[in-house]
Amino acid sequence: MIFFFNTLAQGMKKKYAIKDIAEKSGVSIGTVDRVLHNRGRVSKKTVQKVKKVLEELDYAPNPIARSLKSNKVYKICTLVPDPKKDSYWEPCKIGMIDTVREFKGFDVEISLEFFDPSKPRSFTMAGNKLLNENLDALVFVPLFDKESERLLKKLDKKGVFSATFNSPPRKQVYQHVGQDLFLSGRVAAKLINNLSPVASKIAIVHIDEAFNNALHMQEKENGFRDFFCAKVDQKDILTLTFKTEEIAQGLGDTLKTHPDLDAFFVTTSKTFEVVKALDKIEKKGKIVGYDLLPQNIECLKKGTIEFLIHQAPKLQASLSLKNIIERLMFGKDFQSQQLLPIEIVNSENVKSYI
Amino acid sequence: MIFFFNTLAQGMKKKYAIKDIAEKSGVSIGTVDRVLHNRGRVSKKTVQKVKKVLEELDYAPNPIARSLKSNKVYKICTLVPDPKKDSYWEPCKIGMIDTVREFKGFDVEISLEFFDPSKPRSFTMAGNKLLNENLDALVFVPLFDKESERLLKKLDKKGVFSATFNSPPRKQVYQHVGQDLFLSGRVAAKLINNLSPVASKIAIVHIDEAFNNALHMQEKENGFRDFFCAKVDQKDILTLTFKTEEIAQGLGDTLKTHPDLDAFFVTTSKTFEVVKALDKIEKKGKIVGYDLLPQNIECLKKGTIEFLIHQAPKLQASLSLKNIIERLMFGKDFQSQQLLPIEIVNSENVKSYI
DNA sequence: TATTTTTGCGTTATCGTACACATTTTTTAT
DNA sequence: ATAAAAAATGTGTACGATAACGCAAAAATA
Repeated sequence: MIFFFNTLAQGMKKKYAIKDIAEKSGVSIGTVDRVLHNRGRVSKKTVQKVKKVLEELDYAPNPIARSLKSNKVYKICTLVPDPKKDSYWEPCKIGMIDTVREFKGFDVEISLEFFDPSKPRSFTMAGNKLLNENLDALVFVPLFDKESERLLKKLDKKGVFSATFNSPPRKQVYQHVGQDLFLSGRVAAKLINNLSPVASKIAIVHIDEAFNNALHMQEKENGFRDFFCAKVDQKDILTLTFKTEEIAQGLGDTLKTHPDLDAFFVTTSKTFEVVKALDKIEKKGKIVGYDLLPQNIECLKKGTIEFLIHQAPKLQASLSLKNIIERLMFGKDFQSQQLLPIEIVNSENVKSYI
Repeated sequence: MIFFFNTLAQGMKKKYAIKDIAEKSGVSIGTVDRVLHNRGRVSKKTVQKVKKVLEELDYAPNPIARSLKSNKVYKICTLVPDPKKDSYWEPCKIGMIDTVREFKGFDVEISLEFFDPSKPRSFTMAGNKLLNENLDALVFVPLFDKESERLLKKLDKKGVFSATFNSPPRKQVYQHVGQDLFLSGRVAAKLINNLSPVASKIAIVHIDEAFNNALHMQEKENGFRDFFCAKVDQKDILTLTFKTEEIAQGLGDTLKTHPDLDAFFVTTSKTFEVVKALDKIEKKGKIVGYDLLPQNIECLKKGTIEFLIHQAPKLQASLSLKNIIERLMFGKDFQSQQLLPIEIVNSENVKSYI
């Protein structure tokens, strides 16, 4: 009942080094190296001979030795929204710092740069500055569409690796870590449907302060409506867009014309603001929202929010940084699109997240 | 608004090598190395001198160079239940294989060994065999209490690293990856409470074929009852224990005396068997269970299971193996107890898990 | 005092890769 | 045929940590 398996080719075969390849093909290690890296200066006949042996022995260069020799200190920067401006980004910063710590001792030098999530210009300016810093890689949140695309183009021209996460990028990057937002809308819909199967009226609430992120929220709405399309009259699903300070007023007005409104899907991490607003106008309703902000968690525990969907900003951040580091240092390969599971959080399992 | 941070001590300081330490303290690298490893043969005066410089420059050996020099091929084995006997363990095997692939090219040689989850003896025998294989580390599932503890003791004596996952170990090991089972019971309770707030009667269903795993399931039950302790008369929560082939019969009998039974918490991955049984005796009920087996997923999509709690066997497996490898190869440190979040899965977000 | 033992410390080879430089072989031009 | 140029290949060293080896000086023993 044993199943043998190892990192070498079949079974217990010796692990081959360049030296072995050289011996077996009757040339020097220098020649093998030139073949390996296509550095020319080798006759066609020899190239063939060496390549054949390479294949036969299933040679793979030792990433450890390579990284030691290169002795390059990789410069990586992360560009993410400032948690001071929007606390949603706090875990993201923590994820970055954790990863930096994890790679202490390795030849990477990582700096964290922040931009104001309400000011596209602050993103562009930071990005431009970083372009002149001879980075090997930049990991960033493509919060603003046009600006991000411009940055990506410039990075590409300079040969800087780029990785994005959280907001979906328009253009192909080396790697993107994120979530399926449409599906995440459907998940919210299913949860609300569970809570009150004979739904009266439901509101999708967008809280949009900076007029960015619009696509993000639209995708969620599409998913949400998609779930209900066969089950409920679409007219019974309202779409409301408020700025934070307008929520109470806006909800109050809406409830006057739709008194049977009793379920809310809030598409941003500001879910707790809707709780506050409802409380202010003394109404009740089932709420499903996003993200494990401290304020949201409190509402969850109190029972004023039923479910939160966890977008795992910390995991997304650390994963995208880690991938880039391992790619640079060890040549590890990753799929360019990595969709993380959509995690449902209630008052109980929230404890396992903190 | 820049926040600088790197892997070195404060700021941009040069990265020091053994050579630098030697120069700065006026001795040879050999001496420094002896100090570093307490290999003796250095005068007390010199030790002090070198240690001071070491501390001043915040020296940390380069893990890459170290691993290159040692050139040791680490032998690691995993000992997990055979997926052929219980398909719950299929993802666990996949997680192992994924991790092996990830470390192809590195100096680790990993073999996978399986035991029959219904036969403690098969676990013990496999364990004993592995003890004679000069392993550097063993990663295993401590399914059986006494047998696992015995194995742990022997491993410890031999100086073999051990890591466990999935089932909670009795004794301290180097590392354990798992879930909080008590909390996971509470999560299930909350979900059922959501589905039918005015609960009539609820059954906790244990499906226990091999008479192992008893603690596992008991913890879940405790958590479940704990959640309801203030809300519901404990007498309205039944505990039922069946073998697979008895489920239909047993449930039928129970429903005769408790016709108002309409919610079921199944504490194992065999949740779909309860669905089958209920179908057979033509009863309906809300079901919450465990694990993303193909059969369970199908029920989830059909709506015959409301929620599944995901124990992430694949992640647990790959994480524990990965941790051990990185510990052996790079000296990375990990917390000895790693509790993974308890993930709630419904018909929608299940798509993001597969 | 002579001899052995111990202690303290420096030198050097090694791991596998990469690349500059030296050397040999082949080709081309005279 | 011979010199020069070009192409092909070999050699040596560095990267950083480790540990065996060796040599001197100091300490212990005869």
